[in-house]
Amino acid sequence: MTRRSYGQYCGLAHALDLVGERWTLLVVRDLALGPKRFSDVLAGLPGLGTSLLSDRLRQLENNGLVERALADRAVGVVYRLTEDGEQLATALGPLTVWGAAKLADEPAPDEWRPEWLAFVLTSTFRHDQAAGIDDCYEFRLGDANLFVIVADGTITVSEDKRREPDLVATLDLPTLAAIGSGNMSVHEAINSGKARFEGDPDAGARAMQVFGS
Amino acid sequence: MTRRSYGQYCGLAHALDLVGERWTLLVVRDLALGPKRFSDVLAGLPGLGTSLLSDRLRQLENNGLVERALADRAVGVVYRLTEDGEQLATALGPLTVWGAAKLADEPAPDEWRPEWLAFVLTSTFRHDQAAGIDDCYEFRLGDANLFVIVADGTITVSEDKRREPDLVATLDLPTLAAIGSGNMSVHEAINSGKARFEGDPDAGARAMQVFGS
DNA sequence: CCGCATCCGCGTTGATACTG
DNA sequence: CAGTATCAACGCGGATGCGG
Repeated sequence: MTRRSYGQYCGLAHALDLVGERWTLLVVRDLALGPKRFSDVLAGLPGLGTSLLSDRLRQLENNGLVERALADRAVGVVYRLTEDGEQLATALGPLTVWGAAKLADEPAPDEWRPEWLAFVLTSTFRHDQAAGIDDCYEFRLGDANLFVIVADGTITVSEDKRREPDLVATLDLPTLAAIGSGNMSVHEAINSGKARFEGDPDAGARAMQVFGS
Repeated sequence: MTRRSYGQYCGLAHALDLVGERWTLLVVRDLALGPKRFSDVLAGLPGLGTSLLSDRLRQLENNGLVERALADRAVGVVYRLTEDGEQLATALGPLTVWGAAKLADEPAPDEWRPEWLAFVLTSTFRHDQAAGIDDCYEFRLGDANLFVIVADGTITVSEDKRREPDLVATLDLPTLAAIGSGNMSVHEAINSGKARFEGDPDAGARAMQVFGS
């Protein structure tokens, strides 16, 4: 009887039985942005050891949330979410947005990575508002950049400039967290000087549409 | 530097820093159904010790998610969610529904409590569809009953019969989990004999409206 | 170097006993 | 009823080692 379970016939308790252990949901979050190899997941989660990541990935695999796949361009395997895993990632959206709202009260930390903010962008993304939109938005956060590509009703977030952006937003971390969580509107951010938007004004309107501000 | 933190500037990581420890989210779930005293929360969470519950409640209080209040009818205090705590509980809805969908694959356990299913009902409840509806639905699950009262766009779940039900549904746990998670439609459940609905047909239609099947 | 297992020290948790 | 105190057992983080 190792592997503790709450043993309650409840949706939340069962979800936590499956993915409630330390690091597990952050692994899901990272894989939600795209398939990754073992060492890339590890690098994105400071403090997590190789043994534990190995355990977590196996649990996720056994529960049908993650699968191994052959890497595209190189040897080795990558881990990627299954359909069930994608649904889990989607279900984490509101919790992520809630956390981002609390986060916005706090100052930016010493160390951070742009990918950590990518997930909240996908969480506030409204699939139903994105039909027919085909844009690229660049977010400039200090010396790091995030490129958000909206196409075919889907969102992709990347640190690489795969496409010329239609809109460039310059802001700091707490402001992005506040906007992403709905705590602050884009208008407020611009008027208070906390954010600057440049580029196609129509693209700006479309961005506000799909991100629901 | 006790009290482990992920230390990532990410909505999900921050949410888990605040409420990601063992038992914490289940305490929030239980309080989401209404204010409770220490011993009632404890009784609803087998396996949780008094020390840990004490710790968790203090953490939730320090984070502004729970507050102590004077009990209505008796001496002593009750714990109840703050506005922030309510928002957290709402944000747990999709995760709860996801877990309920996975739960529906499994057989009903030996021991269970009706309140454990109450939360998934509130999670699938659509506030925006409930305007003008004033109903009571009874769910019969073996020898336990759940009474759902929909009024003024809000939902209340209770084990006590506070009101004459307009609709009585008889089904088993996995079926309720499957319906609650959207895995099974009410029509399917009825046609396959897994659920039986009796009472006002109009109330049945309204129930399906607010629970989104 | 990548993926993973094994071992160890320590913080967290679970269970019981005890107190206001 | 509402906790605190105590302690054993477990989970986690870090380091090391081993086979591709």
